[in-house]
Amino acid sequence: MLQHKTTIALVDDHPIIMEGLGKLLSEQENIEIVGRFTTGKALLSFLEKSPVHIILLDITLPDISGIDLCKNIKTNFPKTIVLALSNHHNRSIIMETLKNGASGYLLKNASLDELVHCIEAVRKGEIAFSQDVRDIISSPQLANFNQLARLTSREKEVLELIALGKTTTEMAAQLCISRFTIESHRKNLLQKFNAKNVAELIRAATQQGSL
Amino acid sequence: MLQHKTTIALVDDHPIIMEGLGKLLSEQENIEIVGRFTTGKALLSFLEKSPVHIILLDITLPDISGIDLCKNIKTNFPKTIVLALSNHHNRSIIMETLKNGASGYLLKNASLDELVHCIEAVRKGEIAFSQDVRDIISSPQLANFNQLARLTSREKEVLELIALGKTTTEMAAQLCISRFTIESHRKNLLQKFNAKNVAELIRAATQQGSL
DNA sequence: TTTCATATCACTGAAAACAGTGATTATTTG
DNA sequence: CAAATAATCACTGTTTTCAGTGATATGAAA
Repeated sequence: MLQHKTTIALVDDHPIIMEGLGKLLSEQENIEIVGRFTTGKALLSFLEKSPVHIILLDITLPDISGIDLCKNIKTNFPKTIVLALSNHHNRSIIMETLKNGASGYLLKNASLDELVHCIEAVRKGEIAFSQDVRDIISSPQLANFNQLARLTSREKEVLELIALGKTTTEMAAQLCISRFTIESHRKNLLQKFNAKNVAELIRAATQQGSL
Repeated sequence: MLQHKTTIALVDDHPIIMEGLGKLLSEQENIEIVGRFTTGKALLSFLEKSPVHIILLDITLPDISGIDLCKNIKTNFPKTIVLALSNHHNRSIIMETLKNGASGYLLKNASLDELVHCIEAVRKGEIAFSQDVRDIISSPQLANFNQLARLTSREKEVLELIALGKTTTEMAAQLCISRFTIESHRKNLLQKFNAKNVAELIRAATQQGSL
């Protein structure tokens, strides 16, 4: 049976969680931790050489967004199973993660049992969630179809300046473009985040992790 | 030596972190985990009976704010050393925590070495921080004396409505008060958060945990 | 008891945001 | 190549915010 252990790679930038998780999972029979990475880059170059069964992936990483990383993994190593492990209890982020190929989503407040159970489930090809995540997904929740806003680089730039309290005129000066252009970006941002003023915008953006 | 082990209680609502942390620290000689709690309440009733040397305390808890809990611990069990362990890399929260009696502050992205080192340090009566926290504390950071804004209940109410995208007029209608009153609260909020418009306000409020 | 904090209300004028409409030019992608 | 996306610019008119400068009433704390 030893050669049939499930191999797992951990990706998280919190050493304590990583170590703790490693210790906990190592105690499980038929699980073997074969790699620990704090950046997406490091993981990808590892995967080139050594395939693994499951990747336990934190969504918040220093270099890449975990969501993008997930997509990347699934296009380059389609057989690899990605199980997201994150603090974001936001419906749209969960959905986006799944859309990009993750086989499951766990909140970091999941119990060890849930964790192990989910690992076993995804290993069998199932889709698995921790209880809290199931609740979020199945919540009637305003039936709002609220997708993750995908922003262009310019929009991100403007969004950040707005969050810093800059006015349209100030931004126009700083970016050396017309104030009308900034107004356009503003309008697009409001629309993408389905907000009717900056207050809602900033709130939505922070909640979705865009800020 | 066995009877001189440092006794530690863990308070965190993330089982994975808790378990992981427990495992990691148990491996250390002269450290003994004597309690694990997911709520402040549970910890306090435990302390009544069994004193511990050090409490590793998460600032974000389900029932009480870790900051308040810290204050509580220090008034009722002054000899107990509190070491904060949190995700908040916000200067004002760190300061507030220290002001309430914590002997140290660690970010959850601290390394195991840092963790152990800090535990040893606070055990000796020192004040200890992880590297990132030291950076934050000693950052010239605009020299802004940025304290945690203390809001009145009415201000909190207004702040939340602002965050929901309500306009001054809408809020006035909803709360059945004059729009001028709302404007007052608005002005006070901007001042307390040292913001010059709602964008900055919402951002500051979310960062400080007021939203 | 006298401050201090809170909550309330009032007005004005300037600045900023927002809605609505529309256009041009690259670049990317199916 | 055609279509979609991104980035740019332009104008108008309405609504909202914000700064500045007040006042009043109440209850709590020093």
